[in-house]
Amino acid sequence: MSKEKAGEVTTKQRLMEAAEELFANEGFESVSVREITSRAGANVAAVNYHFGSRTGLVNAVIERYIEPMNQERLRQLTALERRGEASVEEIVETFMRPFAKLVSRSELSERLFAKLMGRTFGGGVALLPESVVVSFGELARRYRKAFGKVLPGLSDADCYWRLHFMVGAMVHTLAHGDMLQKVTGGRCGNPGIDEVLGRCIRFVAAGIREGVDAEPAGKRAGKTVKKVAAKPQEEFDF
Amino acid sequence: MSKEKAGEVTTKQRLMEAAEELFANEGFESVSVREITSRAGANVAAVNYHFGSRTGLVNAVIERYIEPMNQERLRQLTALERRGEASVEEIVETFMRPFAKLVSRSELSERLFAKLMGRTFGGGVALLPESVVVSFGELARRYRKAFGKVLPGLSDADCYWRLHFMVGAMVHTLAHGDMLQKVTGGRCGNPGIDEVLGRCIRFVAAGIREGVDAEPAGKRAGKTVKKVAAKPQEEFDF
DNA sequence: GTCTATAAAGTGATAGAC
DNA sequence: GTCTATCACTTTATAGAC
Repeated sequence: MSKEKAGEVTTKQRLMEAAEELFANEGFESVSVREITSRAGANVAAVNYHFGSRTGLVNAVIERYIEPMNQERLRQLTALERRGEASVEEIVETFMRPFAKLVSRSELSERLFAKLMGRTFGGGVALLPESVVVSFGELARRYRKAFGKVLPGLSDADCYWRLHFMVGAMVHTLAHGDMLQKVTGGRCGNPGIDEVLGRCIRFVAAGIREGVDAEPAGKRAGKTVKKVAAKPQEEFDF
Repeated sequence: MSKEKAGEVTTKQRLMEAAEELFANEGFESVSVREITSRAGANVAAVNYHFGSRTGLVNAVIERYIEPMNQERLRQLTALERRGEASVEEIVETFMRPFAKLVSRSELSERLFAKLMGRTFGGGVALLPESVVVSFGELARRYRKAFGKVLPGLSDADCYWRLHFMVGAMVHTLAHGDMLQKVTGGRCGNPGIDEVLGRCIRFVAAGIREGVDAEPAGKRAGKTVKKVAAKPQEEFDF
């Protein structure tokens, strides 16, 4: 906190970088403080000095990316809506892609960074810092609002559950891409993260649209605005 | 292995039951042998005597359900196909529902059993016993074949990735249903597992069908466009 | 099959010298 | 800020009595 020159890599940073890699590869629970300090070339006491505790480091690692990522999601979603009526695919894309923009902040490879993001949710609510839960609450409300505009026939409960399925598909894809490779013996091809996310976006968009008739004409990248009769049956605190 | 009367509950069984509950609640990695033996009312050495090691117990717990569940899936899928041409929803259902039939084998509540199933995959490939990976390999080939019949335009790679997304949506739903409750503050309603799975099935079925039924050629932004006409370019060992 | 006792190593955390 | 040394446990696993 006190001394931090320009291009200098502090111990704190090195600890976080080492932790990210280990957490991505082995999960947040199965990495010891000693493994982290050892890989970071730091002293065993460094984690407790800089982060207060092991949990403090875990939270720092998670918050470092989740917050900026969620901000980027909101930014992209708002920008998208400003350009006119958005397609379901485009909205889903603003949720799925932003993680890719954050890769550059880390020393991790894209694949490893993807695993890290996936593991963040694969661990369950118990793992997540409260701030992250709150952040996702806001995000959920915001996306519910966005989908409500495009798919007026979609109920709140339906929308939230479909968002949940979306997160599941994404998390599993990011965290366990290797599982599919192993299970299929490579018959799923070996696409990069970008293409996989593209496939996932199309899959999810179809799921979200399912059974809801009222969507503007343009399915993809279409900007034809066609307002469907308003259906304000439900009122919420958006 | 030697003495096992009719209605008697052996130590081995009690150990597995205790382990299931703890694994479901806290994950496979974060439960110690002592917690298990203590809850089972058994001696600390019992796990090593009956299962060889902690890992042996984990594998036993996983295999106890995964194998019968996958068998039930295959059974239901085959039965479904015998009745005539199946819908995508029906095929997906044979994958998602069988877990519910297995609940009765356990002392766990349906919700807890669901969590256990979800955690089994949330842990990644590394956690899974080799036999389970093999079993899922067969399952993937079988389902690919089933979907190939109903959706001839679906390529191998597309189908396998969509199956992967399906597993992700299902696993996340089963393991982390509480996450959605917390994040939305209850605005997703409080449906039982049956209804949630129903929603998930419709969501997934739409995703699997995407771009295959409706439109001959995918109109996505830039990447691979799959052909709908017969394409025997690839040959696999089905 | 079940028990105690114990091994051998690992865990997060901290006091205090530098 | 960084280090060593150490505390106070916990971990899995096992040898050997019963």
